[in-house]
Amino acid sequence: MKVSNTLTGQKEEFRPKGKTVSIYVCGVTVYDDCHIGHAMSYVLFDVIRRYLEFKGYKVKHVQNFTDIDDKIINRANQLGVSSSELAEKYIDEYFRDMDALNIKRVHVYPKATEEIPKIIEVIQGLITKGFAYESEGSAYFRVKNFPGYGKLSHQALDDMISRGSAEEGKKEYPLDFALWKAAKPGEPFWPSPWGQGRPGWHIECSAMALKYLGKSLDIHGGGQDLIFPHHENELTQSESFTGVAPFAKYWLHNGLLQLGEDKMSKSLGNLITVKQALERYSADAIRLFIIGSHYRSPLTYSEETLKAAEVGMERLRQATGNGGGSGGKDVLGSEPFRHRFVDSMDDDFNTAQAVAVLFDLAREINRAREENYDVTSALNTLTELAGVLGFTLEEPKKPPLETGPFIGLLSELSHEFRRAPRHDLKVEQLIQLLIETREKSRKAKQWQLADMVRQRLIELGVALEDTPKGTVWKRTL
RNA sequence: GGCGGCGUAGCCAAGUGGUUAAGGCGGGGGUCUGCAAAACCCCUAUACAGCGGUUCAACUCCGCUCGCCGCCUCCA
Repeated sequence: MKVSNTLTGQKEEFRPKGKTVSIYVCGVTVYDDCHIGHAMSYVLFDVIRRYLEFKGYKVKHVQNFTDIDDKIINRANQLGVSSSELAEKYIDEYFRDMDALNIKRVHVYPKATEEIPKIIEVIQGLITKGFAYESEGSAYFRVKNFPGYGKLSHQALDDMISRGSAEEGKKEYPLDFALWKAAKPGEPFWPSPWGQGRPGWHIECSAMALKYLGKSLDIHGGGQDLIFPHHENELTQSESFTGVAPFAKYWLHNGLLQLGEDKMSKSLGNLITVKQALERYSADAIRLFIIGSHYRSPLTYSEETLKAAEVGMERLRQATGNGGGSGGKDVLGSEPFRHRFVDSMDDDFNTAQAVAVLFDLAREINRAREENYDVTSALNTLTELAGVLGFTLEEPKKPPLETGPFIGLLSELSHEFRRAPRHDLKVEQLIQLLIETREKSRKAKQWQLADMVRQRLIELGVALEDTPKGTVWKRTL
């Protein structure tokens, strides 16, 4: 199995340090709803986690919540709530959205505000070792003391220097970054050896990763926008504190979601939230959209592509929804598909290729089923492999149908029903009655009436399909 | 300016130094059907931004040009 590693810039053989693969993924700053760009990252790492487990690895997956920072404070002030209330609300929303996308819960979700002692311990250690210094109640990392600074983002200090910010002269060197920020009046704070304040952004991830996964982890992930400065600084702090390198063996970064010309981001305000997307498309379709291209490439959001994903997903669902045809004349084997799937995923999680295998398998199943093969085991394989990519293959949930219109239609068609309309019937039973009514018309070759029933049902959100085994119905998209 | 990436059919998107350049959507034709729908079958890139170079052979390696994007400031 090979993975692309941002640290080395190479595709490398994946050799985890032990039996359990440790993964740390940077989570969200909780001050607003998640958008599809976030979904892209978390769907990806969900697939990676699922695939590693499929391969037989044990996985320990940690993802933080940044629940204290400037944006949270500002937003909370605007809304007149406390930072922690705001953070709690959006943590709940995060879980709602990601659960809806069928993203497995990771094993530990640490929060910055609950890890202050560990954070202070790390900062204290860095100061003791001379890697950091206190200045006016804040603490900064002394970048010049870490020779490898820039090794993740592949930048040389000299090239970055002109861009650093002086930050009111509190820093020794422009590129030094904050480990601890002194509290301004009215801001939430925690006590520390340097005074009241709160952790800087990067330090929380170091502290949590070290606490929950140890000094050296297997996979560290996040969006490409985190490479610099966040991950660079995180790496710098962690290796300085522990003296152990690498802090993370494999750094995996996903490309960013674009919306039209620009990347989707909170600061640009051009975003589609996960909730908005889920109103229009099934979770499976959204996942297919994300997974349909390579994770390191940027992806552009478009309704057209999402719709294509929805239609494609429907075909996959269809293939699994039509039964196994057991007792057939021969059995359809699926091993070649499984191998292709594994080969694809082994090559730096080539999900686009893995998805293609699913479609090929679905076609083969459909074909074989028509020829009366037993496709039970192939169906199991399809469902299993789809599951590795996090597809449920379930019908998208739709709001329940109202019985009223169906009762109305039945009354229109049936004298009997008009005389004694039965309101105790479930909508499924009503639809079944309508299908039977139409069946009578068809037998009598009253095509106009039969087609009218079909048309009216479509208007009510129910599509009929006349199969050799009888008429079946399903909800329209 | 520095670092990284991209440019493949109408759209999305894999991929390979040399047999037929995946897959999805869309489109066309057909089977089935009273008609539909669904499903299935067939077709839909002599071509991979442009120009050079390396090679027996490049879309795939190298160089350059053009175009696009991300990061270098908070951001998945």
